[in-house]
Amino acid sequence: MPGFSEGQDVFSAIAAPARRAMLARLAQREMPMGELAEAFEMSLPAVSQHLGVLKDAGLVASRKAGRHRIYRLNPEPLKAVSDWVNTYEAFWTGKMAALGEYLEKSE
Amino acid sequence: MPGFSEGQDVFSAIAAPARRAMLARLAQREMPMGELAEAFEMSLPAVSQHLGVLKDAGLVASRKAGRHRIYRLNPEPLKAVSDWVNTYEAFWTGKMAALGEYLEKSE
DNA sequence: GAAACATTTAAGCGATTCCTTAAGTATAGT
DNA sequence: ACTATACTTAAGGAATCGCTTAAATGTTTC
Repeated sequence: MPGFSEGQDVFSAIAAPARRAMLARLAQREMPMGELAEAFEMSLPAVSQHLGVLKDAGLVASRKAGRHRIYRLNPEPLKAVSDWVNTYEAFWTGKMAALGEYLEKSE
Repeated sequence: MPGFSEGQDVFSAIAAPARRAMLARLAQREMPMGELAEAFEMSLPAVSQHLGVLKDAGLVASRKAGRHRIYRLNPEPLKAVSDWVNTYEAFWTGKMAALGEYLEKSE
């Protein structure tokens, strides 16, 4: 598969509030790094570095457009988070039996 | 206080693989810290400190039983993670309308 | 080519993280 | 009381994190 080498951990990538905010902004529309940075009170290199982390986790992709680099959301790795958290969903929906079985097998 | 106290952020709390593993183990059944620690190749204080982070995030609760302290999962804070990740679910289920159709144009 | 623009890389700094060993607190059993 | 057990807190160190400013890279326009 021509592909996605998700080098870093998606759970760590989404741990930082600033990075979640960046994902939220990119979820609305793709945009160049400079425009994305306007929403944040930090330097441009800081934003670039956060985007590097998100890219390593596979959560954003980018393409070059002139002298801009346009970033867009790539939500696929979030599936792993969704799957993980959904194994615990049974606890707050009251179906605990299924969860116990699932975790028992996957140990 | 030393060691690590994470400041109650559930996203940071679940970022560490060791802590996710501890949650998985506590999802099967409650158990004292010492028994929980058997599954991990780290010192008892390290496990205790991880549990402290999970407790600060509200993900585990404990009760005293003799000289043991029995920990149990408290999954409620994971709702926040579930809610957050579900806002992105539309992207990978192909229903992009709600969050923007800009992605269709990209690449 | 030179200058302006958009972004990345480098270097560094203080704070935090994750672990360690040592010491402290608390409970139980003899 | 003494000892063993269960766990926590303290103290500290190596590695990483999140930011900064400065320098470098690449691109468009003049």
